[in-house]
Amino acid sequence: MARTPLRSDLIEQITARVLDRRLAAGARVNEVHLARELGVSRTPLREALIGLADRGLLVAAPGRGFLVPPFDLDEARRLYPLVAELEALALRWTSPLELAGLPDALDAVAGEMAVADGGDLSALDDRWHALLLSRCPNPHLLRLIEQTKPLLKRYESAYFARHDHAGESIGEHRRIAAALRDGDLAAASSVLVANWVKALAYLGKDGP
Amino acid sequence: MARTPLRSDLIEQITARVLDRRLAAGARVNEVHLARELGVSRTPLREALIGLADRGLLVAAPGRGFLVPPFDLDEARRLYPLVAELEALALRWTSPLELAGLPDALDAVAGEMAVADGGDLSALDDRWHALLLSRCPNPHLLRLIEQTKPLLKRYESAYFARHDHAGESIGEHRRIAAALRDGDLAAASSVLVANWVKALAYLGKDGP
DNA sequence: TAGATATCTATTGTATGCAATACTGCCCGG
DNA sequence: CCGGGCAGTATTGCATACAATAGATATCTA
Repeated sequence: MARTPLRSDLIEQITARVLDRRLAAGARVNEVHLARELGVSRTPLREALIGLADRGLLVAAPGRGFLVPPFDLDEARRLYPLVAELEALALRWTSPLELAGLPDALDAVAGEMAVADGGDLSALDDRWHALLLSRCPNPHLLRLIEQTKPLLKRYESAYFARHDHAGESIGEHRRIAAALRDGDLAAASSVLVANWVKALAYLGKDGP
Repeated sequence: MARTPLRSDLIEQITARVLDRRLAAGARVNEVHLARELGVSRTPLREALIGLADRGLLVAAPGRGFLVPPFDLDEARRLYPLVAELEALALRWTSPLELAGLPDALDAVAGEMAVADGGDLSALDDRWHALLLSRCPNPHLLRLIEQTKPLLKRYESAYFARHDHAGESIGEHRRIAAALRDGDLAAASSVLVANWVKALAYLGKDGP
C-alpha cells in the first residue's frame, strides 16, 4: 500500500494548478475530468479537494461540488495582515538564542534571491520565511501559517509576476536579519509586518 | 441528494466523541466499526476523518489509519496562548463601534453562566466567546480560531469537569465587557488573555 | 416569441468491492 | 523461557458502482 497517501500528492498538484490558474478563479472543479487528468480515481481526489476546502483554497458548494474562489481584493487585504501577524507572533515565541543563529542562513538565501529570476524568486522567498520561522516551538501556529499562506500566494504570484520589487523585498529581508543580529526583535517584527503590508500595497495597484 | 453533506454531521459527531473521550486519547479509529455505529458508509466517514486530521483533532498514520492524539501538557501549554493571541487579534480588528454594541449581550450570556451547571457551562462559554468575536471582519482569522478551539476544548473539558472555577471565569468575562463599554480595548484584551492563561494554569495542576 | 415545463444528460454524494499492507496468534528454534 | 518467523485475519487505501440532484436542452403554451 502507498507509504504516502495519494491525497498528499494530489493536494500539492491541485494547489499548484490553482496558483498558476490552470484551475481558474471562479471555475467549478469537475471531479471526473480532473481525476482522469491526474490518473487517479475520484476517491482520493475528493479527499484532496476536501482538504483544500478546509484550508480555504477551494470552496465546497453543497450539491455542486467544489469551485475555485474568485479573486477578491478585500480578501487579500485581510490575508496579508493576518499572515504578517501570525509570522510576527511566531517570531515572538522563538527563543532569542535560537533567533541569533539564523541571520547568516537568512542572508545566504537573500543572496540567492538577488541573483535569481522570476519563478525561483517566489520559491526562495518561501524558503526565507520558512527558515525564519523554523525555530518556533509552537507547531500549531506553524500549521496555521502553512495553511494560510497558499491563499495569499494566489494573489502574491500575480504580484511577483507583475512588479520587479525583488530588490526592495530583499533589502527588507536583510534588514530583518540585521535586526535579529542586534537582538532587536521589535524592529525585526516591524519590518516583517511592513514587508507583508508593502506587498499588499503593490497588489492593490493593478492586481487581478 | 443531501443538502448538507454527511461529512459535516460526521465531523460534529466525531468531534463530540473525541471531546467526551468515547474516542479515547491514543486510540486508533476503526473505520468499519465507527461507520457501522454511525450508520454510514466508510466513504463520508473517511472524508470527515481527513477533515479532522487537517484540523489536528486526529492524526493520520500512513497505512494505519487515524488515531486520537494522546494528551500532552506541552501541547496544551502552546494551544492556550495561541487561542488567546488569536482572539485578542480578532478583537483588535473589530471596529470600536461594533464592539461598543456587544457588552449588553455579553453580560446576558455571562448571567446565564452564573446559574448554569456543568455541561451547559462550557457551551455558554463558547457562546460568549463566539459573540465576542462575532463582529470581527476577517473570516479567515475566525476560521483559524474555530479550527483551533476544539483542540483546546479537549483539555478544557477535563478542566471544567474538575474545578469549579465558573465564578472566577464569569467575573473575568464581566470585566472584559466592562472594558469594552469604556472603549478600553487594551484592558479587554489583557483580561481576555489572562482568562485563557488562567485556564491553562488550572489545567497544569492535575490535568489528564 | 417569451416563458414555463418536461425530459434527458452530467455530475455529485454515497455505498460497495478489491488488493495490498499491517496486525495477531501460533509454531518453532535457541 | 524467550524471541523470530510464518500463516491467517483485520484493516486500510484506492477503485468502481449506484442513486439522486443539478444543469441543459427541447417542447409546449399563451
